Amino acid sequence: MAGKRKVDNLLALAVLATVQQRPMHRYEMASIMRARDKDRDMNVKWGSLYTVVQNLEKHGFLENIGSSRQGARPERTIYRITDAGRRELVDWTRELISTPRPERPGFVAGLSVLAALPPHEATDLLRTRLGRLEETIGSRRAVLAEAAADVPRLFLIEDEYELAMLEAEASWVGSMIEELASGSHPDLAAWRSWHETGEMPAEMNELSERGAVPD
Amino acid sequence: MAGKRKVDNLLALAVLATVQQRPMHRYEMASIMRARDKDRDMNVKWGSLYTVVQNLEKHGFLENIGSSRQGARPERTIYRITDAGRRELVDWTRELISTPRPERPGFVAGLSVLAALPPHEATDLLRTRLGRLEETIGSRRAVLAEAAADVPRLFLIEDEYELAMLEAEASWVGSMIEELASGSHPDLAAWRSWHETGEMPAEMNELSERGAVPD
DNA sequence: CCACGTATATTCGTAGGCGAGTATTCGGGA
DNA sequence: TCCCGAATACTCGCCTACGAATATACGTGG
Repeated sequence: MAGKRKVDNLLALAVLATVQQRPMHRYEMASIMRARDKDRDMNVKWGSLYTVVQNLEKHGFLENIGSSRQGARPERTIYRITDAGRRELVDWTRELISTPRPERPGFVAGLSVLAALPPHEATDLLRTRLGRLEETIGSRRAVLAEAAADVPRLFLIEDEYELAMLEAEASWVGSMIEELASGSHPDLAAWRSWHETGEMPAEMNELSERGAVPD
Repeated sequence: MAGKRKVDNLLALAVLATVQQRPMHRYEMASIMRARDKDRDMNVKWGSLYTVVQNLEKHGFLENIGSSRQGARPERTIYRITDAGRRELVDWTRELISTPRPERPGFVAGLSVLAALPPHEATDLLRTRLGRLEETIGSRRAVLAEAAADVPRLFLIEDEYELAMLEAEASWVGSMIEELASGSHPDLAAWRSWHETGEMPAEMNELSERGAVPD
């Protein structure tokens, strides 16, 4: 599951960072995170938020400091961060920043089985991806520029990073399309004939036996 | 959760791709995936593999075609991919390739709370990260070069992509370190004084109230 | 002034992920 | 020859994630 943290869910990191400012109740944490779109598209997962806060409390990173009631609304339980919680926040952040963890995005998984599709279709799909990436890059750039007007760059650093990565991906996808479209990719012929004839060419075939368990 | 696929776990994609070659039992799937390190460092998650195969069967993507016994070893249940399974494989691959899904790696989460650390420490941690990235890039490049000797590039495409992304990240991290070390980052002063005095500077403070729930 | 959509706040059930345990066989060194 | 550790093959069960349901209050257009 990526790690051995007592509460291992990045939502917990966001919660710690949020509640660090001042004690608050769970619904408010969610609103604040939403306002800063710490959640981005991911509409806050209510179930997870409540479980995560509960676990943070169980492990002593948050403490319940009573509850208040607003009219006849449901009671609001107020949580405060503890010293242990502050330490966890800092320590976790240190780890995330200092240590690249190999994460395998869906695209990598897709690429690893790309040969399941015929080459012309693969090329088309990559073109579609490129289009979408460019669209995203455009709108993210616009949002970032707008935010930069009243938010210090320090708080937009994740967006700068994500934008840089999107651009790098677009560039890689672009060059891959180019290789496939121009025919300069070395395995194109074998790949195409495999899909046309249904026969796995010899040079690819031997590979498919790797790791097989002897009978 | 990323999606509404019946079996939503990328391990299932790897399983489909593997068992597509020929019917096999679960342990063999694992060995093959390991040999191709579809799993990379992540030592195959046994629990998940068995659950995933079970779910694939439940949804008709795999079918049990009996079992064989080897000596007195536990019985091996053999699975075969179905037509629906083949369709799922292709369809899923199409989606993964054509549609960028916003995934938020741990590093992004870390960056989003970077201000929790004092600037000099942040800089140090980024340097550590850069060192590790470079190390990884070196060894990945070596592994890739070696593999290229007997594996067609088509089957190394995910590695090429990952390498490109690692390089892009290293480059971004490098330039961020440069901004922080040279003092050219605009928020450095406010950031530093905040950590030294414990006082949130005015220009940052107002932001911390965004999304607050009125009392 | 009433009806209805939206905001406030939280609980609960369930499916899935995965670590850890189990049982057997085989190879090889002392 | 005998023991030990690695490989083979799988099961079990806890814990987590999160969708969906619940219940009340508020604001506003008709």
